[in-house]
Amino acid sequence: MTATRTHALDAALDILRDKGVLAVTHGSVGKATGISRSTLYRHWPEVSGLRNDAFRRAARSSGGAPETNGPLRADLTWTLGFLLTALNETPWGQIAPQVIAAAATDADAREVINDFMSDRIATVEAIFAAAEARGELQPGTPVRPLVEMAIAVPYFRKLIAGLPLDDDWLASHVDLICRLAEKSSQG
Amino acid sequence: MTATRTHALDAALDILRDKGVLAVTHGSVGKATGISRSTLYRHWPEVSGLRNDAFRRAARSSGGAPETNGPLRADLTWTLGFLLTALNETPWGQIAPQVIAAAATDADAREVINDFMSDRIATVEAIFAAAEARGELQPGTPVRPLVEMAIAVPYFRKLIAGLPLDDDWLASHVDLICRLAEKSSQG
DNA sequence: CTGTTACGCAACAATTTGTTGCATAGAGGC
DNA sequence: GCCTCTATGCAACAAATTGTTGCGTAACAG
Repeated sequence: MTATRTHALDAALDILRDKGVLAVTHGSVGKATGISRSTLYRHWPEVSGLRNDAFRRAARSSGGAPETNGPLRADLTWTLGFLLTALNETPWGQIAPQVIAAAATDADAREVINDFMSDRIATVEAIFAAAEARGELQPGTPVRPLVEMAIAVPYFRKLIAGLPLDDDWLASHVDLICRLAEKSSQG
Repeated sequence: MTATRTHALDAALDILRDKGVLAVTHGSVGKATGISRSTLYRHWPEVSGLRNDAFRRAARSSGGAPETNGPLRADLTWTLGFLLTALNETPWGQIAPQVIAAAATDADAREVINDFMSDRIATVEAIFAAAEARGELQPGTPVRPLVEMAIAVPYFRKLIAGLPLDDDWLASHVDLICRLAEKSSQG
């Protein structure tokens, strides 16, 4: 990744956040960075490539997987806290809606978000699997629905409903998920 | 609402679905409908107005509130089934991501989605309140988190994760929500 | 019949988009 | 030092798009 490319993509992310996908063009990025349009066209012949590279850059900005060593409640609090931070404080949280919208008409954008969500789902799924291995859950408990609930609600609140995500909310959310996990185990 | 306006907005919705917000302009709508650009500019001096009116039209397309008379499981199945249909088969499901993305930079779009989600949340909240009034839930059960879970997961699956929503999935989802409601009541 | 309203058409300037040819600066090999 | 290759900037250009305006006309209500 050359300096020119990173410079361009950083600017693209700023534009994406402030004005939307709509505003990310060779022209606007050139104006913001001082890079000439011809250079930008050489790097990204199509504007969708430029946008999608910016998407990928933002997706990477939201960080990696935390350590998991139990108990379930602690692991969930840590991972979902991580998700909250990503949504609240990294570029990803601010441009995710744009990626989602682009995914409706652009296969590359769809791939970006699919890769990203697969990672997140796998991370949380591993946490439940570890809890089951430790005997915190009944063997055979279907964890996939629990995983989706754990992740879906913060995304829904932040991106769709426009509701805040804070630590108090996180605590009660984790509480609910844990109770549901126990219930699923017992029922 | 004149014939010209509805005609224009219908075309705008088609373009929105097929090509994204990006593609909805006075020019593209004019080409699609045969309506002259000057007329479209008279109706919507700014392109955001045109887009937002299309958003509102789609939001209305997803229909109204169902009857609720218990038991909780039946009401949830009915309402969430309604939501599934809306997401799978009406314009709303197809353009909601675009509205969400637009909401990040456009106050009008934010209002459209806020109004829409408030309605949906209130509908499901009323179902839980009725269940509580019938004695199906412990008095004082905090229903808001349950409501958000009930709605968030289908939205997450459809819009964000790109996963399917079918009747089998709905049944297990309702099942989980109901068990959680009981658990919340008891615990 | 007359005034009003909504619409289409044509023309226009300004901007944006995509492309190209040419010049230059820097890195690395000989 | 000299050469070559690559990345970049600059300027110019055609084409398409955007936003605006003036004019003519058809429909409709009074």
